[in-house]
Amino acid sequence: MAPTHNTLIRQLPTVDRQQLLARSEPVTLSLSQVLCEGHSPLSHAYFPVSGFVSLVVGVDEHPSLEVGMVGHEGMLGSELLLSTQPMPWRVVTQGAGNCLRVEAEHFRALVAQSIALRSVCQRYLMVRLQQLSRAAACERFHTIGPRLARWLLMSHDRAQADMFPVTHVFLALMLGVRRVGVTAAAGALQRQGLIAYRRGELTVVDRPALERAACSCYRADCATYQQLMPKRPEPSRV
Amino acid sequence: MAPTHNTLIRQLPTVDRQQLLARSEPVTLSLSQVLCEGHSPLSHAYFPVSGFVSLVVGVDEHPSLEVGMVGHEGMLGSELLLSTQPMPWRVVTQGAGNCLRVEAEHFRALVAQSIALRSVCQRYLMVRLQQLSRAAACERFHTIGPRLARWLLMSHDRAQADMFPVTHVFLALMLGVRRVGVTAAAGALQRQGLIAYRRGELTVVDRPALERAACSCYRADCATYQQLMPKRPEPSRV
DNA sequence: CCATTTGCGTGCGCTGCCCAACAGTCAGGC
DNA sequence: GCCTGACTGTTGGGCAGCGCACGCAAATGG
Repeated sequence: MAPTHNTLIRQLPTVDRQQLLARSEPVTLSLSQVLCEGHSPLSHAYFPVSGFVSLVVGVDEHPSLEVGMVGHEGMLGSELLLSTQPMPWRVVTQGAGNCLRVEAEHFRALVAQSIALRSVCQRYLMVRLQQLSRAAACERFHTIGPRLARWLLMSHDRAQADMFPVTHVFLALMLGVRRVGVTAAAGALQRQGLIAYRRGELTVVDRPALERAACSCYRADCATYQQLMPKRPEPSRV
Repeated sequence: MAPTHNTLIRQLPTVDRQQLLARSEPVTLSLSQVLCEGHSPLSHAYFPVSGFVSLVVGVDEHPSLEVGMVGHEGMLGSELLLSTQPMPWRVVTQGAGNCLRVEAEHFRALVAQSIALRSVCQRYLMVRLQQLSRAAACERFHTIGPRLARWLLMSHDRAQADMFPVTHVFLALMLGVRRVGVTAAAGALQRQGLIAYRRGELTVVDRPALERAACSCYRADCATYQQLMPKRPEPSRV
């Protein structure tokens, strides 16, 4: 998988891209690896290529709720532009694969040099703001079924495969609901023939129908991304 | 009310502050005035002095849900650093009062010149990211009562008065719940003697108890702000 | 091969909130 | 004084999701 398979890196002019690549190292993301504990600083900027990660927050006794996802369409660490302070999220790899990473201080230096890199990071931060805002409303108003469908679509986009490993318990953690709630919602999706699963291996069967089953937030997030990252408009795999 | 009553402006070195003030104009915020429609660009950066505003998102048929609040402790428009694109929120003034504003392009120019201003805006953006992330979890896990208490505390901090105008309908819109739910929760707070209200005029009676009644998100947001904006540590009025 | 672990399915009672409708109360205008 | 509009309070039915607990089936590993 070429390093330039990351959409943001591909957007850079050749010179800027090569400067970034010169400072970067390839890393393998293994499942459930923690890239950043919540409320601790981020050591590197990450540009996923084939792997992808979840941004997770916890409050009180509730350990986790996903508020964002980063795959080859994005990056982790655009926040390094803003502050040296801790990140708002725990970052967990949710799909194993490869990525590039750049040490935080090197990354800040690169951003200071490259207008293009800075612009990409800034626009991507705006995407993050938009998606976080929408996530809050989604948590408030949407029910498990549509949210589950949305989550599956987001993973499907980033996993670059129709089948990916995921358990009901894990889904429950991401969506901030009980496992039984996931069992019920996933069962419904399976009965309708949109997905299939088998002991931790989930397969997307009918993606268009899944898009219809998802809450509006999926489409809205895609639209936001396209608007702000016009050079490579498609986070969807369609 | 002196313009430097805004915490962020006060953090600036004298020279940078004066350059900012030279480009700024005083504006009066009247109740329910809309500073920015959702999904449209922001024309100015705003630094509230005595007024304060709410950041509101809507999805589908649900018209509004508050995901942030800005008063004299913050600013609206740090997002102008990131992109010329539309804002994620509708911005509505929630407390009448004064503020300073700077035309968006002037503001970008000032940010390009002043390291201090840039740093303040960047750190404040990080606060925004933190608070948005927490808001998502709060929507998911916390019930009306604690969320209402939290909202009242946030308004209390920014209104700089124990009494401020607010109706149950308005609270319902901000919290994304029905008015009936607000009536029940507010009634409980009143019976316990934490607040009093009378036809659209709400009074905070026992602030310490209100802090105990609020969900953990209030304290957490304050802590985040203090950590990232250390020069003026206190968004709380205590 | 059997025991253990891991993942999936089900049932039951409860609560927080939703939807809809209606009744009471205060303020200001004519 | 009376009417109207804005605000607050109440009631009743319904549902999504929660907590808890149990049962089963597939994989794993001596």
